[in-house]
Amino acid sequence: MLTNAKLVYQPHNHERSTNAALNRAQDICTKKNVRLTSTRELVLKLLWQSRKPLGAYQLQDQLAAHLNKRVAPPTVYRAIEFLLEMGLIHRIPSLNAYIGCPFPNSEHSNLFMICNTCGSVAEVANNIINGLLRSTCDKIDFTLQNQTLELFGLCPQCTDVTEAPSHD
Amino acid sequence: MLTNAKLVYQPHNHERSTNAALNRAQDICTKKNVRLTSTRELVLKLLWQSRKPLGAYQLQDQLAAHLNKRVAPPTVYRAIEFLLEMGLIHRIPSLNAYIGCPFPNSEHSNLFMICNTCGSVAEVANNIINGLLRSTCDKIDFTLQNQTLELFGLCPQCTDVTEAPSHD
DNA sequence: TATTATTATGTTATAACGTACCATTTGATA
DNA sequence: TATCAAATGGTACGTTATAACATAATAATA
Repeated sequence: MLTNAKLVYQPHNHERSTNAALNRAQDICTKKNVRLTSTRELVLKLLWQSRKPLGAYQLQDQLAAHLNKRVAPPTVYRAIEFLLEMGLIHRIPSLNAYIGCPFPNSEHSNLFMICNTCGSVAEVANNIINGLLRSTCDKIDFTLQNQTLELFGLCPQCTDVTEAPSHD
Repeated sequence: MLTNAKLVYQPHNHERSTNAALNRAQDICTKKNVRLTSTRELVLKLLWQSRKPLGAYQLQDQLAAHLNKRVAPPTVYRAIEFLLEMGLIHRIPSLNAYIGCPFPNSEHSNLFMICNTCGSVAEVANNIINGLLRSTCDKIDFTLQNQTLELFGLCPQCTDVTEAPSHD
């Protein structure tokens, strides 16, 4: 099972993991012979720096702030489209928001665990679940092409808070 | 495994299954001591009559046509909200659209199979998958509350068309 | 059955998300 | 360095969803 749960839920060197992600992204783009232009890279960076998924208009604001100039929606959406195609980010439909993909090199299941309290999102790739989904589709002759699995609930930290409320 | 795949993919008496759904809905509302008002019931009926999920503004148009008067978005969204709360319909986030729930009395998994070609949506409730999802969440201490699983691909009919294209 | 509280609806305006279209610039290649 | 494809800039608009406030219908109770 592939997951970034630890990175999401536990303290870690965030800048370092962001840089690693940007390097991976550059490699992937070089291999695919496409350009990770400055706007595209900045959008990816902003998504990685954020601990939560960002909406397109949040990205617009942050982008404008970084570039010190007005940025129109299509600029953002074009970068998003590119990064989605390259498998470097995901869209989370129920949030209308985007998030960096922690394992862009692997085939994976797009299984997200979304905290209803703090908004954090962890991603999991589980081959057993994927196999089961595929066989379920086979049973009814549905040809599976891709998927988005969104699980809502409480992350470890918010679960603890709920179970043992502090009374300060 | 609970599924409405046959109803979705095969010819059947659509009016009859719609009426059955409306009766079930009435029962559920009576039991819960809430009101299935005419607007709410009409929205539910429209969703059942449609073979595909409908967006809020499609519902608005159809509602206006049926009632012969202007209908504003909040009217539609309020009916949708009510029906969602009662478990009578689902929202499919990636489509921004709504669909009648075929088994509103059961706990179920909100697993949708969405055809990329014809737009049909079948729903499946599979306890094995649900169990596996739950245990996956347990592993990383994520408290699962609810879920939306969207599988995209080709329904049986559209798969056949693709595999054996007709050349008329 | 009149009063009151609750629930539901009507209406306007606006927020949030996303795209079509056309003009311009940049980068790679011949 | 001319050419073509890829990328960007920018305006306008389409689509989805909600906030806020007024009114009406229903239910509960005196």
